Amino acid sequence: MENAQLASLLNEICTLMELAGEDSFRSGAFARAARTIETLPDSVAGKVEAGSLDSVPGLGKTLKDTVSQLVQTGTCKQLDDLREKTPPGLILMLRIPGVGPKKVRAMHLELAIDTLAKLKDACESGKVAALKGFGDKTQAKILEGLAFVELSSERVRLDQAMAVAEPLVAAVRAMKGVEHAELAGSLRRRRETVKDIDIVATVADTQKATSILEAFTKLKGVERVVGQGDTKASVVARLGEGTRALRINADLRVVSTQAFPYALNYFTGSKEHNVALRQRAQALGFKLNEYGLEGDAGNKRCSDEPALYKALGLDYVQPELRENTGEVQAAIDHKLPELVNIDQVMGVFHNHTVASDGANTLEEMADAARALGYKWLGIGDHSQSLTIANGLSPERVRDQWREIDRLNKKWHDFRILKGSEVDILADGSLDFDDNLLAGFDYVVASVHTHFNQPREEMTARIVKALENPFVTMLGHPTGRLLLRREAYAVDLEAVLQAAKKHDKWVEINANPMRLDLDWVHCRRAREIGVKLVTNPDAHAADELANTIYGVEVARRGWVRPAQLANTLDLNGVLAELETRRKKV
DNA sequence: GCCGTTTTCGGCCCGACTGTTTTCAGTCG
Repeated sequence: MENAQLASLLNEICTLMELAGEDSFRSGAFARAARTIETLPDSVAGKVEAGSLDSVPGLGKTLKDTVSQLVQTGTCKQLDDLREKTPPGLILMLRIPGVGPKKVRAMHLELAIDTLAKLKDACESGKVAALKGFGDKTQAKILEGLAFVELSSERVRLDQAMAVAEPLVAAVRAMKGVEHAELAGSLRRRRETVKDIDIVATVADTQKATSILEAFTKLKGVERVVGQGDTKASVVARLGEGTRALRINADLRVVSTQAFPYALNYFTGSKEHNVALRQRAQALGFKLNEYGLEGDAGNKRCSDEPALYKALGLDYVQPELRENTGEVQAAIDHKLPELVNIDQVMGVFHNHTVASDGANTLEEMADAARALGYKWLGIGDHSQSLTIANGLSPERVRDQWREIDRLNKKWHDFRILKGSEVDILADGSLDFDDNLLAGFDYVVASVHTHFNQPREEMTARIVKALENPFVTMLGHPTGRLLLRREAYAVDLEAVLQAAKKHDKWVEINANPMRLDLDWVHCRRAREIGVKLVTNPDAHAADELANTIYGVEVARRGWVRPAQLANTLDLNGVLAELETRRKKV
């Protein structure tokens, strides 16, 4: 059993214990253990076998027993019992913003509500508001939240879908008779959330398609077969275990080798891009479909996708751009941008260490950054008022600076940069005074509190923060959590204009739960001339790798290498930050 | 449930906010 899987089961126990009304410190111990295990480099299953669980902090007698059982049997008595007495609907209810385990429990015990549908009925008939501790406003909020939950459950995040899709593609690729297998659909376009997984595979002999489709339906992780025909199979694939498991639809389409470029193109979409391509083909006297590009003089043979675009008189359009938002015309006019690439990222700014709420030390983060080939690494721990995240006091900031200076003596080709993720307070002032801010190499300013301010207030607050001369960039500009929390109300256009006016960078937070700024506004920022920067917001060394998700957002936003601050090399970033400091 | 010690119970990062109350519970980060 993988550590992640084990952690997921422990988290499930925690959630179920909370719903059962058990002591929060008790349930919290399971969640803490889950987090520890998630960030542990070596296998806990291996430790169980070797009898060395004692080396894992946070595991006492009970949790060691639980972990051993989970590793050995995939479940444990406690989990089985909890699952049996907890209707799955209660877990869904937890996804409603502002609803936690206590409220769910109260509604379950008092009103026998155990599904979203019953909850909706109870809200509409006013029963929820009558409960002790509830009221009209709570009831209205729950109704609002229900709509969101119902909507969001249809999609999963890119990273979650990738975790399911990549093993499936690899497995199909390894099947006998398969020549190519590629991800298609919105996953290939790297949309931030997706509805399903599309895979296109080719076989030299289409007679073999049936056996490949058959094998696909029997792959590990496939839970249910929805449909299976001669060229296509549709299944439900599962990620994770138990009540917290994620389910997503996955389609495999098998075509002949000859049809591959057309099929891949067709199934990559978007639908709107395809329509534009077909119109283009029509205008040139062709007919484009998933099997070929037919003209009066027969089929036009294309060996790959770039050849297909060329045959249509277009420059190659990268999958990330295929949203019919001007890319076809740009491809005709040879005006598509050269997109930024993950290999061009030299460093990232916004990361946390154990000093605030991260899991790894400065040195561990630096080592991980160097392993990724980065030339510099920015550390931006939280500021003092964010006590929940163990924000740094000015004294602790200075301690960290000394430690960074000490570490930086180790390398000649790599630097840790002194940064801070400073809270933008409710009135737009910053959580550290200018005196201290002046001592950082750079400052990320972010909103973490007072999410419910009116739009004008929030906009003014952020704009005011951007006016501070010591601020280098704006962190996660909208605060959204994909499928979980809407962005706070803010006039992004005004924020981007302010960023332009004051020469501030805007972050594409690369945490796959955020992807904030989104790609749409990236394009807008690019038009305005606002420089962007992507940061993994890593709270652990292995999260530095999330930078790829930010780069993909940038690509979807038509961002060129020079427009992303991460492409600056070590001398470049030092010079840039120095120039900015001198302007203050 | 874990941990540390003031060695076997009591504390567990906790402050702000909201909506509910009339002094506080629940949620969030």
